[in-house]
Amino acid sequence: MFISNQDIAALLSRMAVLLELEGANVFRVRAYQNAAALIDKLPHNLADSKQEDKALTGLPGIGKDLAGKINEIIQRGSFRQLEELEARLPKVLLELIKIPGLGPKRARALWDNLSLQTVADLKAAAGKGKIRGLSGFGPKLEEQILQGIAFYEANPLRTLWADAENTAHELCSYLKQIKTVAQVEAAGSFRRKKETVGDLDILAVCPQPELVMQTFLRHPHVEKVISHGSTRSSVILRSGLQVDLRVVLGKSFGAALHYFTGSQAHNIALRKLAQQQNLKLNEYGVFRGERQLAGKTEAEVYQQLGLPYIPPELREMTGELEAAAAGKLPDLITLNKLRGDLHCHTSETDGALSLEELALAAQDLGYEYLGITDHSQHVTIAAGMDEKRLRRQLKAIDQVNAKHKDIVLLKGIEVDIMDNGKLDLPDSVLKELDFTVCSIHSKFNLPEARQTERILRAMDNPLFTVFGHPSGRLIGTRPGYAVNMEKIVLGAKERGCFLELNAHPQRLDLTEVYCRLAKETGVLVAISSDAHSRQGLDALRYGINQARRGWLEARDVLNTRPLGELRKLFKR
DNA sequence: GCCGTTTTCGGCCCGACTGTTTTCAGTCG
Repeated sequence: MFISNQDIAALLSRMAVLLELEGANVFRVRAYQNAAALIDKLPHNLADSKQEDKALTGLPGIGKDLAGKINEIIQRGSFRQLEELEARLPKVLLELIKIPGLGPKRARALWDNLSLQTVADLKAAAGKGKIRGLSGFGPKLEEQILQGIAFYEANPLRTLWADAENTAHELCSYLKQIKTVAQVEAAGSFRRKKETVGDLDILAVCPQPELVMQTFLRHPHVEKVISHGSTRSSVILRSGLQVDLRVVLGKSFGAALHYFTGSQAHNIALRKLAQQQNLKLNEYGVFRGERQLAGKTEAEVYQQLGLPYIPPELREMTGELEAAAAGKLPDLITLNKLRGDLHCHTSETDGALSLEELALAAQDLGYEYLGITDHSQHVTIAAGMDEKRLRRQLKAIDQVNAKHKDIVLLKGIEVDIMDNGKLDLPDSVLKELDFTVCSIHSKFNLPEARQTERILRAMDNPLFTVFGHPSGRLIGTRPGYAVNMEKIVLGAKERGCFLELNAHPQRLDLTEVYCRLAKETGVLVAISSDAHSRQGLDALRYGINQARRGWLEARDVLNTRPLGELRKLFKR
């Protein structure tokens, strides 16, 4: 039985939910939540290296008790208390708390009083007016529950960051039109550049909060107002996305931006840090007693607490506070540090642009080089190239390179890794290329050990340069194949290969956890667009978002290197 | 359930908004 860190995290997280439903101490619940969040982000598989309790209790927030439970999960896939709790509590409660407006207390009260089996039962009860009579409930809550169920049934998925960005820009520029609005910024997980966002948090500075609120609620995309106060309102847009707006005064902007950006765990830790210094941190500022010491800017807030500014992408409680205190925060990579792109497709296979059109587009973007990597023959659905067509393309590349001196096209290919670990084209032709991107497009369902072995065998070939979209996942659509990424990162280090961070907004493949592991291991990451069109080239900035969340600096990234150095690195 | 340069017990971040209440609990972020 293979237990991933994500499996362990999911079980601990489930325990937290069940304990909440039981009315357990909130701090006990939080202990499970914290442990789950921590383990979810660990790069090393806990199940792989047989963990002594001692090693586990070395992790912050994991004591003797949790260590024991984690070991039990690793050994047998679950733990006794969880199973007992699951047996005791009905499954429907777990569904009920997914309905907005229903937390553990209300869910429990409804279940106790209405003998519910399903969410549909609750809907029926609400429809018949059976909820309003219950103690603590009234007609408005009954209506709220009905609407919550409708929202629950619509089952809105988390929104891709790239999609949320459009909405964020639209709403921010809309609010900026108000003359007295000095600043508007989208905060939350959006500002932390998470792969997906659950809702959008927008912060505005204005001395007339009511005016901002009224304008916001009148936006044509607002479908429903959930709450509306003098400094804070929540709405649901027609797209299904929830947006929270908060209005503050300029002197609190930094503190509010910090609070609204999160993550929640980072906020909690920082507020604790403030307490230790006899200070109070809230969304209005840093205070000693009644006196505000900081709050206008985020930098000021951190400074008051004795820390350097921590970029939003790092605020996930994965060591950023320790790094900040030690003056060891990374100098995160920015888009302008990239000198080129190492993964794109032309109309020779499934791209939209010809070789020359793509070259000109890259030249317009100011790139020094562009790696041409069309598909290999095995990907028939994308019209993958055989040896003959590839050789023809190489000649075409020579011609474009001769004609356009401001951009260098690199000869590459996205070559399939076959299920036996061989590459899809013979070495004799791959040898003529500058580099290869080697990817998996078939046999996703091999067991972990075989999938990992397949990739390592492929990497044994000295013509293997970059491992393309390493997990194969599509966010929200398809999980990745089972692969031991630790072994892959190590394997790449030993063989002189590189890992791709595929920047397509639905891939973002490597995850931040393995970006960081690659960095620590000393494996360079190629941030590549996988463009199939002119617009596709712009995806690099999404890759930069992800790379920053993975603590990557310019020196950790392959395509920040000038062409000459790049060519040397390609030679293994 | 975790944790400790005041602590091995008694704390654990802090505030806005809503609805049901007559002063506060629940939810959310």
